[in-house]
Amino acid sequence: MANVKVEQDVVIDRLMGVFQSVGYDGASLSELAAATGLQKASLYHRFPNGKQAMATAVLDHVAELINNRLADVLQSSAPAPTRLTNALTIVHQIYDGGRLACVLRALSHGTAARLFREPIAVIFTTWVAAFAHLARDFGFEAGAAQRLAESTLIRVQGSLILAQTLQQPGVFEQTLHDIEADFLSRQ
Amino acid sequence: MANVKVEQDVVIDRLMGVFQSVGYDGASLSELAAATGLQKASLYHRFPNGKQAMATAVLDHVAELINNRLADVLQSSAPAPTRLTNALTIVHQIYDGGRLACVLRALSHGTAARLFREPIAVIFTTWVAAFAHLARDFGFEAGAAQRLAESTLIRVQGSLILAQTLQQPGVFEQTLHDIEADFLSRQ
DNA sequence: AAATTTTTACCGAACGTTCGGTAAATCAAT
DNA sequence: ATTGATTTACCGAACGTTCGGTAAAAATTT
Repeated sequence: MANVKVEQDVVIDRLMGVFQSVGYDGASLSELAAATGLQKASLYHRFPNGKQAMATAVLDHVAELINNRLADVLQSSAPAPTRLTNALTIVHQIYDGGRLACVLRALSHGTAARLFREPIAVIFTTWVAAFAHLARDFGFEAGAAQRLAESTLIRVQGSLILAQTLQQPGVFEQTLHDIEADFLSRQ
Repeated sequence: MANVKVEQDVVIDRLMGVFQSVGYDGASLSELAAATGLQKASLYHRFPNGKQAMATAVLDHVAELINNRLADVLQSSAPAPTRLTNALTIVHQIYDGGRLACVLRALSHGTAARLFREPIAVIFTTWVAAFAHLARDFGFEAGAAQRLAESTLIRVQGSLILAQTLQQPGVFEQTLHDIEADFLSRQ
């Protein structure tokens, strides 16, 4: 390969950062180029289908991240309460304690909503399934486990909105504690 | 006023619909003009500060709506459980049973995030205060009431995201029931 | 091992389109 | 005749995208 100026992993990470903070419609090619350190034309060399392909690459990266970090932790051999704590710690890290927006939500609006609804739905479903599995290990019956897992994702997403709009990261952290308590209520 | 082609209320309602479905960055003046039935220049006549003024007008409208519909119901003289049911019914109506996005969330991303964070924060705070007041009437102590009210808004926002991404409006409706149950748990 | 060809990665400059926004003319009502 | 709402026509700027071309690495041939 000829002189890779910026590693693909780094490029995708920078692209994610832009989409995360300004959304899909708000992300201009100029900004994406500046953030990656590549020219617009170079981005098109790596992503021949343009902005849409960049966002798709970001979503693939997120899906992998969910599988490798969250799902793995949730399905480890550790005791259920330990797995829960580890998973919520990862969630806390990912969103920088409520200060960072969720790139999935950022790609759920405007033009992006139609383009990426399905892959995002798959990621959400993976997320919920992983937490539902944990809930069952806590002793919840199948239906209740599914509902608690959905409620977990709902509250993470909702609390991120509130935390950022009110500029109170504590709202996010409080919600993570509430979620933990809900799981532990069956122990 | 001479020769008003479309009533201002109708214009604002149409503008809200566009922002709601495509977000702020995704809403072009062409689309806003088409939706209102006015030409771009006519919109600039009514909103000299352009798109930003249109979104501000929409937010003012939403703030009024929250105060007139939600807050009034929550502070009526009816028994607390009745007020809760009425309020949640209104929420259900506003979002068409989980099919409609929240315009406040749509205006919380991209360019809009910086422009409208504060007015949206005010609306959120009003929302939470109204439900916190109700929670106190249900017998919750001040701190718990505040947390339950925040959790209510968090879950409404979060469940709207899931319901629309998964195309399962039931997720939203289930969440409204969960919220109702949480209030009633103190009765 | 050296020379040649092919591929890869990148960039500057421009493409056509659409953006948000404006000035002047038209229309309708007082 | 004046006033205010609307429209037509238009603007510069920015948009996402494409193109022509350069330089270096990899593959192939000698």
